[in-house]
Amino acid sequence: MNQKQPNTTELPKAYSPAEAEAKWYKYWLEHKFFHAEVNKDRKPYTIVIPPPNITGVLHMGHVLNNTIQDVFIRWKRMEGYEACWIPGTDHAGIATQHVVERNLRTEGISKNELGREKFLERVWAWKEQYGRTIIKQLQKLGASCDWDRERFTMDDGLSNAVKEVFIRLYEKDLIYRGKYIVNWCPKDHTALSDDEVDHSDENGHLWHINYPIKGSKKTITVVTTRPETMLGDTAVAVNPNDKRFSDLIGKTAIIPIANREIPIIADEYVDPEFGSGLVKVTPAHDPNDFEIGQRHNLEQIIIMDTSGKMNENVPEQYQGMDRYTCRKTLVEDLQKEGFLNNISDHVHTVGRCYRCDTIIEPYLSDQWFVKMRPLAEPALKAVLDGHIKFHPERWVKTYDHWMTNIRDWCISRQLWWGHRIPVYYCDDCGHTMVLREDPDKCHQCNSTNFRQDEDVLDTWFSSWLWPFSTLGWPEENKDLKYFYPTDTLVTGPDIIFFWVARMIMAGIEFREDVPFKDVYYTSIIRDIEGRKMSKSLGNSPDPLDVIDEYGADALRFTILYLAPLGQDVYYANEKCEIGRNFANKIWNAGRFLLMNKAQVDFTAEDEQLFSDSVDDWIESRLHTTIKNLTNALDRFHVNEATKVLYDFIWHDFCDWYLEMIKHRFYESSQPEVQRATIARALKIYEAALCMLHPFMPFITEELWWGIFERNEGESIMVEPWPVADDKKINRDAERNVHSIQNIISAVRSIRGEMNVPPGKQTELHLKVGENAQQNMINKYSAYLERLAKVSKLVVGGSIKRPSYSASAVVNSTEIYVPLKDIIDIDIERKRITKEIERLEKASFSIEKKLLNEQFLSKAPKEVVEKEKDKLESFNQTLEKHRKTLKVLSD
RNA sequence: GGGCGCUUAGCUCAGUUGGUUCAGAGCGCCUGCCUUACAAGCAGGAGGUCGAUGGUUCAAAUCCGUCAGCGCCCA
Repeated sequence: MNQKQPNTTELPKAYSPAEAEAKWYKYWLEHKFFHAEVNKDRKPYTIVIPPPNITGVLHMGHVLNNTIQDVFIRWKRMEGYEACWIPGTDHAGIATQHVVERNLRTEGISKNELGREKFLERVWAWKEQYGRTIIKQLQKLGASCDWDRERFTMDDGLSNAVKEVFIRLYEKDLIYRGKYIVNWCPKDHTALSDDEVDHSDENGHLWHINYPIKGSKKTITVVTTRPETMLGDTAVAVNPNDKRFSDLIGKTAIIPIANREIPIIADEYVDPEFGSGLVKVTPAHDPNDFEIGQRHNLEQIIIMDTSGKMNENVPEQYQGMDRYTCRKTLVEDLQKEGFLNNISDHVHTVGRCYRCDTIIEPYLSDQWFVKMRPLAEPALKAVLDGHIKFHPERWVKTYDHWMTNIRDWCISRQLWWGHRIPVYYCDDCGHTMVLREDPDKCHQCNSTNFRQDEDVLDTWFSSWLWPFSTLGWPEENKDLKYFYPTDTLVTGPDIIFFWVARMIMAGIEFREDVPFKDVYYTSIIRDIEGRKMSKSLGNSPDPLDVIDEYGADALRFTILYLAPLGQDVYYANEKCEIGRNFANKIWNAGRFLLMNKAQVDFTAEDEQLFSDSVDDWIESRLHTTIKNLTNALDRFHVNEATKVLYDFIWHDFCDWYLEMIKHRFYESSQPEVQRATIARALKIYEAALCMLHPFMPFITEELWWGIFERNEGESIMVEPWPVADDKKINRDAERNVHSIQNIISAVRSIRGEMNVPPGKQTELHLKVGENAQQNMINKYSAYLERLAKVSKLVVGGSIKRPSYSASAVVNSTEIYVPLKDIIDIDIERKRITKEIERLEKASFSIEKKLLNEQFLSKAPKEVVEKEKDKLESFNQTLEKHRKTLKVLSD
């Protein structure tokens, strides 16, 4: 017995989301509707999720991003594709290590006390316990991911892929180790890639410091934003073209306090306009100075340890000081000794760690790098040639710019949590081995005295393989062959370099094919004041609270409705009323149909028994909607798609169609009309539910079962996607119904402005211009009578304006509503005058056009004809209004 | 400094290739309604020189130049 079939004639008055959401998600899982398998009879459609961090909790950005993916997946699934949405999580090196370290600290343990191995056990334990929080939250949202395929970047398979890629690139000479200035986070004790540093302008100072010249009484003044680095200076530089200082080149300067001698050199890099035109050069602590140092073979003196504390290379009194304490003390000392010339305010760019906000220290250290240029070239070409399309397209420019100026990628991180670099060093002979398996002895000297590189790889070094590592690569299996390349990637433009660009490179390098065909860049969600949502501002709503309050469907629909392609979204929870109200509307339309359905005995075929223009019109609107909706989705205009659906369901279907067919139920005594009407209305409603399903999966499933007879194992989510039929698009019906609608609106407007009591019916006299119009109106008089509250309808070609009537003109039809005792002649006169003024303005501008020789000779014939027709129509209408106004004024 | 984007009703935004009674929607506001699906609703109404300026064109919210304001990215 199938208990899910509707056994009542009524739905509850309001939809209760929580209950339906839990019920249907469970049902979908039980029936494996989300699961995809290699299926030769279907085309695959694949999306890989941007793997959220295991430390992550769902925020509004995820909601938007994943709802869009779910819309695409559910839509394609209904279109008959083997739709596969691969979910998973990212191990998030720094973030995860942070969290676990913090937990340890509350127990009074440091990670070093614990040791690497034990520490990693703790991280894994933490991951097991909390790592799927966000996955469970995504399920609340309704995400139809293939959970059987869930992956984690540290899974064996994916780790294997990482190792394989490292080795292949190393063997191709695309990975190298080198001393380099990296962005060093003294708090996290790791190097960061360029993209992991957030730059911003901050208020600081310029310190003007006097350096004595050796063998001279003279001093020179150098200008710096970071005085403490002078302890690591190995030169002073001037621009070779700067005549002021040409006599200094080749001389020797002495660093104050440290009393170390350094050469004065000439380098093009120096900007003579900046400061004094003399700069100190600290190759080990500044990227530009590093390059100068390379050019002039300068010594590189590292003056800090990995925590940003001054080391043994600085004078004793500063050793062990934090870099900023040292700055303060050093400046005081300079002042005391008379070396400080001046301090001025200065705004300069400061780089901060994107994880912990600590100011980055440029730091010379041994790191591993990937040579990017050979990888970037084909990846750029793939996008420029259109093998991968960006939506919106403008991001191509950003991508192009970055790829053209790409720099090598620093991939080593001084962390414990992550993929260990598969490199081994022999302590006896110094041999370096890059291996898939742990060695048992040195391959050169057979020593067993070797150690693995301490560092791990950047988390993105596993993420960039995600589109194929999740499918089992490097193993060539059937899943990989079938589902790769994936189809659509949905992600934020903020990680276009971190992730998108690198995935494209990896796909082409290791799979010889792009990883996806389309990239959809989502909006950034801001709060109602336009600020980015952030934890520290506390302006980031918890999506789960929103789901509790409004329902998952309401949240999904609202966020899509608010998010135009490529624009930021200003979000506030109250906006979810859009989605909630819409859900309520759909729900109640369903209630209405169900109530009437129970009164009528019918079959689906009964639709054939009766139809008129109103039915043809709604069919026409339906098929236009299917067309526009599918087209919007094809073009990745998800936001437009929601509007198309909203307008059709709310306005066409509920406001007009359901209102128009009510009289057939309430006033018609013809059973076949009722049977045809309910059959057709249900059919259209069902199509609307199907179209809406990818956007609002829960309520559509609930109604699909609540209103129609269904069997266990069925689901709206595997129903066929509606197909537009051009033959159903009916211009005549649309014209007729628009005509009727316009008349109804005109009468309602009169009633509103004249304050006709809502219950009161009025007569309606229509003077028509042509017979066809008269026949049409007569045929549809019942709609007019009901929706315009007409007690008596008089239609004819020679109708006279009844006295005490308000009037309007719709197309060529004159509308008179007799309102004896109600009409306010003043108001009526104002109404008509206003209308005349509007028409005169429009008419005047067309006349001007038509008097313009240029327009007549250069504009296309149709446009000119159209303008002439418009003018004709305006003038006729004007004439009618003027006549009326004259009568009113008499 | 280089690049990108935005500016349309009180607010948030649509407006596809220039021409449809092109100036629209939702929210908010005003008026009237608990009309047998829905007050989370229905009907009606007010409200904008489409940021400024110059140009292209028979015709510009729409295409181009300049400027202003706001925002983002890169250096």
